[in-house]
Amino acid sequence: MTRLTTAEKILRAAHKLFDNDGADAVTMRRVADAVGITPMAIYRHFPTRDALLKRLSDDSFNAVAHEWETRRTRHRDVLHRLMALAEPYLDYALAHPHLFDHAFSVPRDDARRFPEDFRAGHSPTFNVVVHAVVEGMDQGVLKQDDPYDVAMAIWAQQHGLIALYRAGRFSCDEAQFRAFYLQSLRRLFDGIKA
Amino acid sequence: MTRLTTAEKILRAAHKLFDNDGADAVTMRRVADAVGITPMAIYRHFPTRDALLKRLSDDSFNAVAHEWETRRTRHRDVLHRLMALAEPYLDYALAHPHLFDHAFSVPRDDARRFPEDFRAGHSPTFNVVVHAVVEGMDQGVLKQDDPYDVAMAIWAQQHGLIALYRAGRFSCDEAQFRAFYLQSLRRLFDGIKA
DNA sequence: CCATCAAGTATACGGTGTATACATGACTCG
DNA sequence: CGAGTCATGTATACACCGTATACTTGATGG
Repeated sequence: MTRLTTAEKILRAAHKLFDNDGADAVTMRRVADAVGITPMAIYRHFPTRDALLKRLSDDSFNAVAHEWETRRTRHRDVLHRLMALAEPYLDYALAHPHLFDHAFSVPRDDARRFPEDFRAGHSPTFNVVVHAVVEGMDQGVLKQDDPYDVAMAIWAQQHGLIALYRAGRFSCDEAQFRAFYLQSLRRLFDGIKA
Repeated sequence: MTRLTTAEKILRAAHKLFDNDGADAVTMRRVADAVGITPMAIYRHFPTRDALLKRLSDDSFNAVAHEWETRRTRHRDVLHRLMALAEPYLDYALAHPHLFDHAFSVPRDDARRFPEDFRAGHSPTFNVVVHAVVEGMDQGVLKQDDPYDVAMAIWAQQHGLIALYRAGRFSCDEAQFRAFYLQSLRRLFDGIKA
């Protein structure tokens, strides 16, 4: 049982509330109660509630990014690798839906923006996908095209399905949704035209 | 200048606040001020604030659905028709981003859910896309596949791009985003594999 | 004429984020 | 040792929120 600083206790308590019941459940008073301090004490460690939430969603973002990086080199076959890269995103969305929403479905001032930030290589996570796409084009497995545009289309397919799932537009369970998610990605690969 | 009932005045004032500054800006006190009544008077016409917001988002949903229906029969060519069907969704998202968010990116108890509600034909809007897809498959323009799954993949591609745009992940202007949106849809049609 | 009832008002309660002022205890330095 | 400094916490208060409750008012119809 390592000693925790107050800031860490605040983060853990807030994370738990956020993960269980979403951003609205993260009130200064509830977090303070969970830590055992008064609400105003939180302000010694975080300037505003938004800053606290932002820190939580940064941590979430980094957790996905880290998992993404670890899958960077697996699967020499490009198509398999792209499919494998699609999984951590879904995994995180299913495991931590509220945190996912805040990390990827809400405007954040420091978010990389398409196209220039991505083309400039500022997004470590996007780079991984782009690299796989470029390699696929070089190998002749993928059509010649703008790799950044293609990577964005892949991301959009993933994000769209998850966003609709999060918005309650799917009735099926997680396993069935996962299958549909991967199948839809394959449709993007293969096209739907005859 | 037609006479408006109080309920209509409330809806218009709330709509304006929602459209301009999002759901959070729609407070009972602000709406009441705009109408010229006290906050509690709103409760004579809407049981709760959520019911008022739901009504606004229902109206938004119906506006999109109506526009969607009008494009049902245009473009005998199936691929052109599917592209045309993609536009009202984007049009509404760009014209009324906050209302779009509430109508399509938030859980609603009466939302049709994939797959059974859509397969049962309960969604007039989704039906239009499915019909085009079925026709495309019959004509041999589209691959033989499950038309509902394919329609869902199309919707996800559209929704994903718009959700990422709404989340501030694009730096380009509306015209450029529109071009990218349509181009990405074409990638789904054609596939990205060589 | 008076009862009824829809529509609106006034007030209050518990919730929120947070500004402001104060307390306390540890640490440093003369 | 004693005094000042500073990080860390508390206590109180304010403006805002949704809305429960009780009251007022004006029109309508028997």
